[in-house]
Amino acid sequence: MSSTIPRRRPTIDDVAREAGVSRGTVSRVLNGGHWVSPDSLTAVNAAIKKTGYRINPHARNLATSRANSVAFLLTESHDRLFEDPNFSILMRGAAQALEEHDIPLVLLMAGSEAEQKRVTDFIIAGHVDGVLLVSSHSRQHDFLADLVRSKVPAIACGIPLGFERKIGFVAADDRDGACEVVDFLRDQGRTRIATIAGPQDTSGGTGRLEGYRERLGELYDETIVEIGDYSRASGASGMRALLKRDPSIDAVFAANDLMAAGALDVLQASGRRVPEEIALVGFDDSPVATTTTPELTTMRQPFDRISHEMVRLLLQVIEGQPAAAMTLPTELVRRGSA
Amino acid sequence: MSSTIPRRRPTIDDVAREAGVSRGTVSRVLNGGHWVSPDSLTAVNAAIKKTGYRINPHARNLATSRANSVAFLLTESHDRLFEDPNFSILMRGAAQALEEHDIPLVLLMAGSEAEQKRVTDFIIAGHVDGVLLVSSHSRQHDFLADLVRSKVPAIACGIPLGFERKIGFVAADDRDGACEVVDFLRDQGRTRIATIAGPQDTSGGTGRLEGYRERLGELYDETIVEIGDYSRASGASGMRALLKRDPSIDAVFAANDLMAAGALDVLQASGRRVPEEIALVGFDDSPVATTTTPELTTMRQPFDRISHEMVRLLLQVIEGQPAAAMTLPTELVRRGSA
DNA sequence: CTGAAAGCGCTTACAG
DNA sequence: CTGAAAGCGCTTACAG
Repeated sequence: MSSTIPRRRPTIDDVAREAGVSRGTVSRVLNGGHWVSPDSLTAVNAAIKKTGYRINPHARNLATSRANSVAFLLTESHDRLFEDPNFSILMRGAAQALEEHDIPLVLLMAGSEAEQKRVTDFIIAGHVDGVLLVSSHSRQHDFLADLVRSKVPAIACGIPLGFERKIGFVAADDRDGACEVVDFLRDQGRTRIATIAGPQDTSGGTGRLEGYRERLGELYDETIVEIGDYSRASGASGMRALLKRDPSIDAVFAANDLMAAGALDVLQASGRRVPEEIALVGFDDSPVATTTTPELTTMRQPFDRISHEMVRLLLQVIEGQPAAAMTLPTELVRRGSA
Repeated sequence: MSSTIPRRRPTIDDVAREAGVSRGTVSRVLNGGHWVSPDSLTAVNAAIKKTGYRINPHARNLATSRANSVAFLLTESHDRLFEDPNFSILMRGAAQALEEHDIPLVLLMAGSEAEQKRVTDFIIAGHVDGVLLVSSHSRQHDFLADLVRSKVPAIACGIPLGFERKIGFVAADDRDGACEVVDFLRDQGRTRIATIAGPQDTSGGTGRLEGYRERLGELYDETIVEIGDYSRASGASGMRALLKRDPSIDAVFAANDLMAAGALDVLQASGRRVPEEIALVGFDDSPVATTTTPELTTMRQPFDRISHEMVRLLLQVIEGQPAAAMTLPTELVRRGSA
């Protein structure tokens, strides 16, 4: 095993020499082994093992003009990123789904406009083959327009308001989920159901509010509707406003668990018993839901499925297929708060 | 502006032609503009603008055999990832620091052994120039050994137990921070100070326990020491055990905020008043610290500095300098719990 | 099924 | 300061 050859990294040529074939043949076995004779296949595989060869991804990228990587693009303010575990959960799921295809996930954050410019350049430069778009408020219209113009494959999480036809997406059925929450609350005999809705430039925010409104029909009363920004703090202030405006409410639907947790804090500080006097339902089934006392009853979003489907759809778009849109059902998780 | 040339992406040759120079000169401009005459410089820059040229990263990577990207490697179980916002905070900080150098952050997760194998392969293949190592329990000894053997530049967050001399790192001064907590509590007149320590295969876990023990000296009593795993649940069960074993404790030092929050839940459920009857101090100053009632008094870890210094040190190692180690001071943040 | 050859788009000594 | 040329390590028609 002594060798006087300098210890450089083996290339495809070393493997070819070792296996006694041309480098084209080696390349073919590296890329699926089609149109390769059984003999060559074994020879090449043995040579790969013997030489310790590994594909040089840069060379391959240049030759195929593919990056073989995908970006997870967060266009959310930095604070919300850490407050809300949904992002990490989606990211984890996406990274896992991609791992099966040996595709690394590149994290891109574009909270500010300067960052958006930089990210656009980065994507246009061809650093990634596709983009997983997370949390696009519609105020980022220009940014999304740039993305669409660049023709980079992209799939959004939630409906990309204003780009429904241009960008594929995977969304939970927000509207239907909200309807179910209302039904659930009414079945319990609740008659005065308030809501703390999410940001209205977000599909989850509008969808859940629409479902709530639609299902309440005649009973819908905008004086017991508050709009939050999905943060715990906004849930608390929304709850305070609601309580002041109408002390008779006997149920609250918060558009996410974080706001529900904030609302719960206020409810308890004000001495209301949950769920006896006021029922509280959140949305997401995020980790916070089980840290409160009582734990939160909530509409579960299938985050794992969402991230996996996003990856699947993105890979399809990268392969050249037209972008698809997908809506996934939510599911009520009963716990202590309602 | 009419052109019959097919709309392919401009290369360095297009720029060279447009500027009337060789492509070597264009390349020099692209790489800092050294050894380029002012005239050429202007001509090239104009040509770049006119053609809309962008560097093809894949070609550059192949030519320089550099990936121009860095990995954020999480070797933590998936659950803890979302429960504990520290990881996201570090990741955000690292991504930001890297952005200034136009270096993308690649997210790598290696919770299971299978994942570790895959990640090792990925790194050895040369996909990234360096690795930011986050949360390495020492039970991942083999994995780290592989990493060291591969000679990939790496910087750890916290002291990489067992590899202190092999891998550079940035750590908070855990020991000193714990000492300060004890001092603070004793200055308040607390005489029976218990602790819920962190995992002992982690530098933060051992360092904070050592500081606590050292400062308590004669008073150190292992019957009021519980070991947790940094999760909220373990803080709660640790607190229950402590209370049962010694109802007379009047202060608790939890090795992180999440465990402190769990301990607080138990304390309040058992009717103890915090901080009147029992003082409670956490560690981290993470977002949870301000979601409890009372809010947590805690030792702040300078996560932003930590992530930025990690990036700085990693970049140095990538440049060929020897790996440095760095310890950053912590700071007490007084809030309601002590 | 296989090999020779061109090509992907840069960088970097080297000679001048 | 500049250009011509070699090289980075793959992939992919093409001809056989």
